[in-house]
Amino acid sequence: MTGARDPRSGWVLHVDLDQFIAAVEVLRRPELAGRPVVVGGRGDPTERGVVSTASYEARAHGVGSGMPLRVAARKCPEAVFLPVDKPAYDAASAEVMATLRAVTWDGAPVVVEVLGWDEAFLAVDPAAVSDTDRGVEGVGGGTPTSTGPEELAQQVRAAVLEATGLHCSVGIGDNKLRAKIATDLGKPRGTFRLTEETWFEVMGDRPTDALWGVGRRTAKKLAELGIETVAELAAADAGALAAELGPTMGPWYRRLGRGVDTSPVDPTPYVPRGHGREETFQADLEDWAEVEAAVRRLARAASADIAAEGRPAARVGLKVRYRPFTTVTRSFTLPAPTADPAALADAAAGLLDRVERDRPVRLLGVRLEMVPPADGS
DNA sequence: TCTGGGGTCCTAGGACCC
DNA sequence: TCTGGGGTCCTAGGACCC
Repeated sequence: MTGARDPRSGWVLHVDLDQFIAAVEVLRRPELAGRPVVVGGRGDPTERGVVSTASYEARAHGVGSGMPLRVAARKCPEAVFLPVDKPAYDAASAEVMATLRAVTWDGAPVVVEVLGWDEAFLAVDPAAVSDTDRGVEGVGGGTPTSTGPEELAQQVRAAVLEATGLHCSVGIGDNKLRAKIATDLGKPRGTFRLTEETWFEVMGDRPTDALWGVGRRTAKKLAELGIETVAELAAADAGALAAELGPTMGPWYRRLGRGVDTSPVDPTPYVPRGHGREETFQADLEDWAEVEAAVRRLARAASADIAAEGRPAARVGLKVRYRPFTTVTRSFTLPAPTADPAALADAAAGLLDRVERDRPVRLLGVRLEMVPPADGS
């Protein structure tokens, strides 16, 4: 960094709550502290459903997110199983984010970009440091800056704990990608710094799916190209990646391998594009009258969700998952946007005419995509 | 290990238009 | 009548994330 540049402005912090959902449950039931806690589905481990979050005590038995509840119960029979309580996590999340937005860095406000219930990026507000950034203040002219990113991270963790009783970890990076990956390396209740200088030393030998944006499928595709590690991805032939993964995604993966990310921390409030409701049935549906009734019920629930946004739906989607696990989707653009629940239920039910009805149905889903919000509202 | 529910974004082919 | 080259919209599916 140059001498005139504000030393705060190159840093991104990524804040991630530790075992967030399980921690919220333990907060309101202190007797569960120290016990294996598994939150998922309706809290009944004999039902269809998966683990949303397991406490560290449950993870020690091999229980992890995404695992079927029945498997979790087999691995850890003594665990306490609890149902997912969305309103409770919404409330806890709002407290956390409010705490983060109140953070200041040597007096300068921060911008906060929320990523789901339990994660956020944080950076010094560029507007607050733009003068010193341009060197206008000159040496000694601005607010003396003494707090480094590690100290700020400690302040953030203390503030969140004080305000909510929840522990978190903080990743420090020179961009969002590196901060996000750093957080995992600091867990639990810790801080880790990952920058351009240390990127390959820390990440080079790790598998490609350690990157944020590379999942199981892409890692496998890359492995078929002889690319197993982050360092290999960074050094991969750009043309081959583009040919194999697409002109947009190929180069993007290569940038991921190098830890490159130029996206800013964006505090713009999240505006949903749509809302959907889906349900996996405890017993597969075989009666088509029941299937249609369920689609109409899901459509009405999704209609209520978009009504709360105050925007009509422009497009309706239907998802059908058959036994054993084959999924098809159908969708169509409405002749004119509407928020009328009866019309949307009819539209969703109408899509059923475009799928086969010869197999038991495991899951149904209805998704409504809204028109974009009007300008200036 | 029999696989939730809520989302987002990208790709690719066909329709359709100029 | 053997036939170009965009541009945009629609649709289905895939991949990823929390």
